Amino acid sequence: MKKGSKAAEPDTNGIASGAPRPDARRKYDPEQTKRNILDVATQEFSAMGLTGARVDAIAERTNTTKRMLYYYFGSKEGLYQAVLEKVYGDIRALEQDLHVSELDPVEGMRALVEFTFDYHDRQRDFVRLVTIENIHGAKYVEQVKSFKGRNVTVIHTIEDLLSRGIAAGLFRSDVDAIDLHLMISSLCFHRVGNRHTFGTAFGRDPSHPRLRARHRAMIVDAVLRFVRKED
Amino acid sequence: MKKGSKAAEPDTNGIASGAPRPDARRKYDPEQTKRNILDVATQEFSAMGLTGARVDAIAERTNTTKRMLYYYFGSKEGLYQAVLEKVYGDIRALEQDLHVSELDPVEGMRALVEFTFDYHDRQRDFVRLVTIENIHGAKYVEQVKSFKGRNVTVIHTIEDLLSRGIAAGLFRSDVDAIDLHLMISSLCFHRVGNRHTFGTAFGRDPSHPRLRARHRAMIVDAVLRFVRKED
Amino acid sequence: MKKGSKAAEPDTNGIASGAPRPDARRKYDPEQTKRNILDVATQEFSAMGLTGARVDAIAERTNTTKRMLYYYFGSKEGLYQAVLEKVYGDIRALEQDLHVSELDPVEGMRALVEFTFDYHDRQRDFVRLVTIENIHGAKYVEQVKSFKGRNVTVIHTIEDLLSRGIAAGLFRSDVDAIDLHLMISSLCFHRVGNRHTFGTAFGRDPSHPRLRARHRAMIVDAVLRFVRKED
Amino acid sequence: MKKGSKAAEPDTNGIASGAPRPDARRKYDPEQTKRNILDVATQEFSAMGLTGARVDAIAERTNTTKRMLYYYFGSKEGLYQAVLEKVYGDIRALEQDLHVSELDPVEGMRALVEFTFDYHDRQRDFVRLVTIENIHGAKYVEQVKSFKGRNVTVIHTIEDLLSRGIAAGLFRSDVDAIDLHLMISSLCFHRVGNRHTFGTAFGRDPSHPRLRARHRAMIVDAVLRFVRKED
DNA sequence: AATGAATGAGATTTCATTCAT
DNA sequence: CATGAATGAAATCTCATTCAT
Repeated sequence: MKKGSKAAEPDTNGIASGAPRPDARRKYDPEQTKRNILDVATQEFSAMGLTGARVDAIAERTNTTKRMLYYYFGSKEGLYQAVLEKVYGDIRALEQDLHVSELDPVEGMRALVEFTFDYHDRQRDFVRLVTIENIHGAKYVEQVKSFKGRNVTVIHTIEDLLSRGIAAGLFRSDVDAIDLHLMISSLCFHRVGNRHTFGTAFGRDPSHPRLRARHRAMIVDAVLRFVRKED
Repeated sequence: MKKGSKAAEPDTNGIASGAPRPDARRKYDPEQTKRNILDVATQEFSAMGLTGARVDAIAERTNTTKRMLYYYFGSKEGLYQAVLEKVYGDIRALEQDLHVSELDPVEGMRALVEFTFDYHDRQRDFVRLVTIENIHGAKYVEQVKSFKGRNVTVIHTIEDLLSRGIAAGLFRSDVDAIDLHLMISSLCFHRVGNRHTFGTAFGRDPSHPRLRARHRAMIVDAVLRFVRKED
Repeated sequence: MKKGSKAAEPDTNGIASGAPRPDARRKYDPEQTKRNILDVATQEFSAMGLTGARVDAIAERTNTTKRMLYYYFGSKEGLYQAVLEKVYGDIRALEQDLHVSELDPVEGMRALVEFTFDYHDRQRDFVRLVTIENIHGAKYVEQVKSFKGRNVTVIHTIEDLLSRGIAAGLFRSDVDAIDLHLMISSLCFHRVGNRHTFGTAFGRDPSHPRLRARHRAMIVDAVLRFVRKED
Repeated sequence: MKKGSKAAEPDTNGIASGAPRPDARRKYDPEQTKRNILDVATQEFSAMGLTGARVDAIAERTNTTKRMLYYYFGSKEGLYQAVLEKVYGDIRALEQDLHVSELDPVEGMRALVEFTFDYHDRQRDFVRLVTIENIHGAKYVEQVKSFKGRNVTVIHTIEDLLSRGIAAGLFRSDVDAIDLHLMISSLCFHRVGNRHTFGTAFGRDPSHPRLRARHRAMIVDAVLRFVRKED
C-alpha cells in the first residue's frame, strides 16, 4: 500500500545510483522509526495517562524494541513530551487553513466555532492528552517550546472577528478575546472529555451522531447570541 | 513495652460492652480512622490520578498504617471508589439547599448557574476526580450506587425553570434540559479542570479573583442569552 | 556462638512472658537484617567499587531479598553511604581505646603510629572504601553526618603528644599536627591501598609478614626521626 | 554527498602511494584519531574509574564516533589498557631526564624526592589511574608490557644514592632501596590520591599552593632525616 | 483492632557492543 | 576509513499487596 505509490521514481536497473533513494525500502529509516514510536505512544498515553502507560506496552506495538524508544526519546517522560509536541503541532497546522478573515464577522465566527467543535469531536486523543496534562499541572507542556504562546493565532483570529463585528454594528464591544476563546473551548471540549461520566449519569452518549449535530448547532447558537449586539 | 504503659486506660476485663460508645475518647476509633484515610486519599487521588497515586504516599500522611487501608478498603481501587462515593455524596447534600423553584425563571436560572459556577470553582478536588474518572472511561463511578441517576435532580430543576420561563413568555421553547445542563457544566467545569494548560498557553490564571468574577458574570450572561426568547 | 552468651537471660520454660524476648530467634529482626545487608554490601562495594558493585550480587549473598535492600536503604547509593558511615564509625570506636595521653611523648607517638599501621594493615576494606570515595571526589562521604570533623580526635591526640614532646625538649616545635597526621596516614595507607601495583612492579607483596614487620618498624622510625629535636 | 565535496583533496587515482605521508593534511588520519580517542579516554577513565567510565561519554567528546573506538581498541577494557600503557610511557620519558648521579648523595636524594613530589602533584590523572588499577587488583597493568620492571630504573637510582651516601659516611647502611622508594611514593602519592577525603575531613585542600610548598619541604626533610646517619 | 516487616512481580532505564551502509 | 542506527542483556528501582505478631 505504501510502497510504489511514487511510480515516477525509476528503478535503478541494477546500476546503483550514487545518491541515496529516499523511497527505497531501507532497513534503517530513523524518521519512520521515530514516527512509528510516536504514533503508538500517542495512543497509549492518551488511553492510559502518563503514569498508567507502560513503556513495554508501547514498545510491543512498535516495529522496533523498547531500546529504540530510549534511544530516540531518552525517557518515558521525554516520549510523553514529544507526543504533546506533535499533537499540539497538528492542531496548529490545521488552524492555519482556516481563513475566517475572508468571511463576514458572523459567518467567520460560525466557521471558527464549527472548526473548533469538529476538531475536538474528532481528535479525542488530543482532548484526552490535554486532560492528562492538566492532571499533571501542565508541567510537561511547559517545557515544550512550541507550546508557550502558540494559541496567539486563535486569539488574533478572534480579535479580528470581534473588531470587524463591532465596526459593523453587529457585535457588542465588551467581549474579551481570550475569555471568548475559553468559552468556545469549554463548550467544545467538555462534551468530549467528560462524555463517559456524562453518559453514565444521563444514559446519553454525546458522541452519537444525532446528539453531535444538535450540540454543534447549539454551541454555535450560544456563541453567536453571546457576542451579538442587543439593541 | 508499649502496651500497658498507660495504666489509666481501663481494660474491659473480658466483659465487653455490648454497644460501641460513640462519644468516648477511645484509643481505637474505626470510623475516625476510616474518615482520616478517606480524606488523605481524596487529596492524593485528586492530585495524582488513580494510577499516579501511591498507596504508600497515602498511608504515610495518614494517622494509621498501610495495613489499615487494606483492612478497611480492600485494595487501592476499593479506596478510590470509596473516595468517589464520598465526593458525590457531598455534592448531593449541597444541591438540596438550592430552592430555585421559589424564584422567578430568570433569577432562578441565574441562581442555578451561579451555584454551579461557585461549586466547581471551590471544589477542585471534585473537578479533578471527575476528570480522572473520564480518563478511566467512568468505569469506577458506574459501580458507585449513589451516582447513577443522581443528576436527575438538576435536570428536574432545569426543566421546571424552562417550563416556567416558556409559560411566562421569557424563554424559548426548543431547549433540551439535559443539553442545557451540559452547556452550563461545560462553562463551569472547563475553566477549572483545564486551568493549568490554559494558564500556560495564555499566561492567565483563571482562578485569579478578578478573572473569576468576570467569568462568573460572563457565563451567567451567556446562558441567559441562550435561553431567552427573541422577538 | 552468639546465642546463650548471656546466661542471665532466663528461659521462659514454656510459659510465654508478656514482654518480647530480645534474644529469641525471631522471624522478623530488622536490626539483624540491616546488619546482614550492610556486612555483605561492605564486602561488595569494597571489592568492586560503587559503580562496579551489583545490587543483585549483594542481595544474593544476603539472607533477604533485593527488595529489602531498597526497603531499608532506599537506593544503591544510600546503601553505599550507610557502608561508609559504618566503616568510619568502626575506626572511631577503636581510636577511643588508645590512651596515648598516659604514655610519654615518644612512646605515645610510637603507639599511635603502630595503631595506625595495624589498623590499615588489617582493615583492607576500609582502605579500599576510602580509595573508592576519592575516585568519586568524596561526594558521598560529605553527606555522611558522622564524618565531617570526625578526625578531630586524632588531631587532638597528635597535638597533645607534640606539645608534651616540645615541653620535654624532645620534639621540634615547627610541626603542624594535621601535616603530621597526613604523613602517618600516607605511610600506613599507601602500602595497603597500592599493594597490587607495587607487587606487580617489584615482585614484592607488602602484606607478607616479614615485609610487614619491617615496614612497621621503618615507619615508626621515620616518624620519630621526623619529630625529634636535633641539637 | 559528503564524499568528493572537496575537489582540492587529490584522489590517488588508484596509484596508492606506498608510504603514509605523515605531514600531509589528510582527511582521515588514523594516528590522530587514535590519539584523540586516547586523550579523551584518559580523562574519562581517570575521572570515573574503569567501571564508572561510559563508552558513550568517551565517544561523545571525541572527534569521531563510538564505532571507531571499537575499531581501534576492540573493547572498553582494551581502551583502558591502552590508556595505562600511554600513561606509563609518559612517565618513563620524564624519569630519564633526572641525572642524580651527577649530584652529591644528599642533593641527589633531595632532587629525587622533589621530582617525585612534583610529578605526582601535577599528574593527577596518573595518580588516579594507579589508584583505579589497585581497585582492580592491578590485573590490567600486568598485561601492559612496558610496565613490568619499569621501576627498576628508580631503584637503581636510589641504590646508587644510598651506596654513595654510605661511602661518604652520610647515610645509614640499613636502608632497603625498594622500601625507601615505597616511603617516598607513599608520601607523594597519598596527599594527591586521597585529597578529597582529606579535604572533607580537615577542611584543608592539600593542593593549595601554600600547603603544597610546605608538604614538599616536609617530605624532603622527612626522607633526609630518615636516611641520615646518626652519630 | 492494629502494625512493622517483608515481598514477588514487574516497571524503567543503562550499558557495551554490533549491524548495514 | 568511517558512520548513524540499532540492540540484547542486564541493571536499578517501584508498586500494590500480604505475613506474622
